[in-house]
Amino acid sequence: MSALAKIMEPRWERRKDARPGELATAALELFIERGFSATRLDDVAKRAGVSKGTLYLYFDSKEALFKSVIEDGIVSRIEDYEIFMRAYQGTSAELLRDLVFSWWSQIGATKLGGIAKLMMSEAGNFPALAKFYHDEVITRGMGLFVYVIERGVASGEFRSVPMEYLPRICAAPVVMLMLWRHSFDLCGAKQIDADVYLAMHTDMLIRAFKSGDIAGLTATETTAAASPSVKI
Amino acid sequence: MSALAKIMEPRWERRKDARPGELATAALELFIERGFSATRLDDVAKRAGVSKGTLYLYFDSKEALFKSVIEDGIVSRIEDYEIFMRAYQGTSAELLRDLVFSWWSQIGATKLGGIAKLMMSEAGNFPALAKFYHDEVITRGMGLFVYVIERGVASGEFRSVPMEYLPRICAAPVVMLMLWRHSFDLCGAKQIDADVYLAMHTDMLIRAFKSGDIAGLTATETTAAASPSVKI
DNA sequence: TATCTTGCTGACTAAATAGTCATTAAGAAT
DNA sequence: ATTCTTAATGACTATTTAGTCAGCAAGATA
Repeated sequence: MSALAKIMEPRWERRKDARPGELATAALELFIERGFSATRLDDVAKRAGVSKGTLYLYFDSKEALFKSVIEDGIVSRIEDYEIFMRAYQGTSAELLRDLVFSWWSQIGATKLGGIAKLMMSEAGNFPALAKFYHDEVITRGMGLFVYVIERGVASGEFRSVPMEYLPRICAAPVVMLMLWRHSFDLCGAKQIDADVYLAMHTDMLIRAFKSGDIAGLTATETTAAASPSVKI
Repeated sequence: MSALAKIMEPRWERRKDARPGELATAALELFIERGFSATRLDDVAKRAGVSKGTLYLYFDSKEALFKSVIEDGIVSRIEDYEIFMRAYQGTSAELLRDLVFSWWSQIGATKLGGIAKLMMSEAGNFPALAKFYHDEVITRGMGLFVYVIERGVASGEFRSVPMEYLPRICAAPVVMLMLWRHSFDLCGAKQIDADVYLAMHTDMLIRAFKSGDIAGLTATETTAAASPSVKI
């Protein structure tokens, strides 16, 4: 670029439509990395390539920006999963693996994974928003695991299991991987190979679901029966 | 208390030895609940029953307080576990269950569980401290699971498994329970019954470790061999 | 080209909070 | 009882940062 052209180009552009999205993206990145309180609005504006005044043209306050960013991030893709899963033709073991891997690639590995860490960090400061996230994302996400497990039990592929906490246990390693990416990965910890890790995890689950009688397990696990609500 | 006694009792006491601990406890609670940036030193002092000036008699700065609180919280109990485990006489399945349950009762359910959430939230703002926590707590904690698994494989109780990520997968549901207690539990989410949850988790693990050949698992899991470093 | 509308700026204000220190009084020493 | 030492105070300062707004200029309109 010539010196003249540099002088001639406008100091700023009008981009009314693009600003909110760019500001929200910048804000989300910083909120995830630093948390709500430690994020400076000047930094958000700078990262979005505008001044702080512009930020306030599109968002009423720092808190409004935060809520907007979270709520936009929760454009639930869960319905898509529910439709996909109901149409699934393969075994439940295959469905479980598909669920875990596609959840990772479409949610865990994206900015949505960062939102999980952010909400967990800020739950104490934004209880109402955390409750909303809990009900709309976590509970519905768990529902996907409920579906797979009940499907497997109903078809006889999996043994009968109590459902109260199993979905959480299935999800925990995947959620931990998300959290890890946005915390200890940032400070030099060796990065986890997601494919290997998730393959290991799903194989452990499938083994546990397919195992027969094993001596020495607790009464809870061996006697309680699932009550399938899924019709295959 | 009579009006006279009330007038007579000192407005404050000298308690040089007790102050640092009381301040650190108050600070830790607030840091866990609100995060570092959102915690006000006036609130810390108030909760510890002193003025802000007193806080600065014992800690150089807010950041020094934070580091002190974390480092004190990392008085590693892991050595005790290592000794206990090496002397263990029962099966590896029993040892695994013992490890999970005693980890929960002695670490997860205490303030140390809160530190995990705090470090995860603040990893981006205190990378050096996060690295320290990672090396001293997380890596060594994983080592406990490495020990149990290798012990079970060496004795023939567990099948041979690749070790790279299995300890993380075993720990993930326990860690998630810790994080949950300090995040979504605070905003009305139904509290998890730790005993039932952990029993379910350990049973799943033991089933997976004891399972024989299962069709349809990935090559990684079925062919890779563990290289036990533990002598039983 | 001249005019108008409005997206954008950045210096500004107000409020919050980390950090200081001269003063006070608890309680030990004499 | 008197004196002395120092733990503790709380009003203070300096700094940071959320939030404002009068003016500027991009670029649409005529």
